[in-house]
Amino acid sequence: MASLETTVGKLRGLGYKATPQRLAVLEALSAEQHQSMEELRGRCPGVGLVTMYRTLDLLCETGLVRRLDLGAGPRYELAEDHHHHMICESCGGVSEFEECPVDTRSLTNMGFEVNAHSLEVYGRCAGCVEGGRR
Amino acid sequence: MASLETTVGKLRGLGYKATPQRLAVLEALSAEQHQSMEELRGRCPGVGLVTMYRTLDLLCETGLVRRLDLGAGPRYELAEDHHHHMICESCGGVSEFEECPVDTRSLTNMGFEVNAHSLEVYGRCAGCVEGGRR
DNA sequence: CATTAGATGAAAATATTTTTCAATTACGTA
DNA sequence: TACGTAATTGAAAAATATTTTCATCTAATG
Repeated sequence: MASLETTVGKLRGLGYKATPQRLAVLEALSAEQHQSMEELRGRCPGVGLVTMYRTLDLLCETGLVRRLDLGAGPRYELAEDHHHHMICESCGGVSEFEECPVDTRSLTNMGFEVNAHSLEVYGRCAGCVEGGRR
Repeated sequence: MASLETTVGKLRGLGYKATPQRLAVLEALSAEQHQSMEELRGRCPGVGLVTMYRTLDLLCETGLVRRLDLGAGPRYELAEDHHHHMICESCGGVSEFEECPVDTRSLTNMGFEVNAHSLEVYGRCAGCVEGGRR
């Protein structure tokens, strides 16, 4: 996992200022995966709501953060470590997996320049399958 | 592409009524991929806003419809035909591709029961690459 | 350390989504 | 076909979520 300094460096490189608020948001993001605005706010007590929105927008636009739809409003996470999500439709649990089962070569062959991708898999987690939960 | 009757049949099978409003929403969904609430509303003049929300929620819960986050608020599309999205970060265009570059066997091996998945690829479309647009 | 473009925060304005509840309707059963 | 009933709908109101505005502040440069 790249350090936050690296991420901040990228921001600076793009001409944005490294304000305490932005650092706080990045810090908050690094605490846990796919957090909601509310959760992030809880970790950034000193940052105004408007700034939260603006900062997350900025981070998403610059590609440093991903905005996800896992079913209950937007969630955010650092883009730096590549992983995907398994969403259990029985218990609602979300877990990550590292191994990337996506091969984008066919898209590259079509002339599309691939920068990133986002994959969500829906189904039933091992626990729910074993427990027979529907 | 499966007919709407098939989709309606599934709804009925789950114990839900096939109301004119639900049919209208399904009809609207079948007109185009990844539409916003606003677009769908435009295609369902007779359906109340609340019913739109409720119907789309229901369709998503039952897996007949997918809710997507392509960057500017929720979008909806019929789940019946499997495809993925390429989002161009230069021109903002969204296009679909059919060929599925995802192999979920590794997840199955982990005990996860895979029902569906959603993949979005970000980058630059062929047009923007050729045109040198950033 | 002065300058200044960029960033922030509070309040207000909008937009979006959910709740409530009375009225209506799809559909199985008689 | 008519009936009964639980499911569904719509309108209004309430609750949430997001964006805009604008005066003030500050990070970064020289």
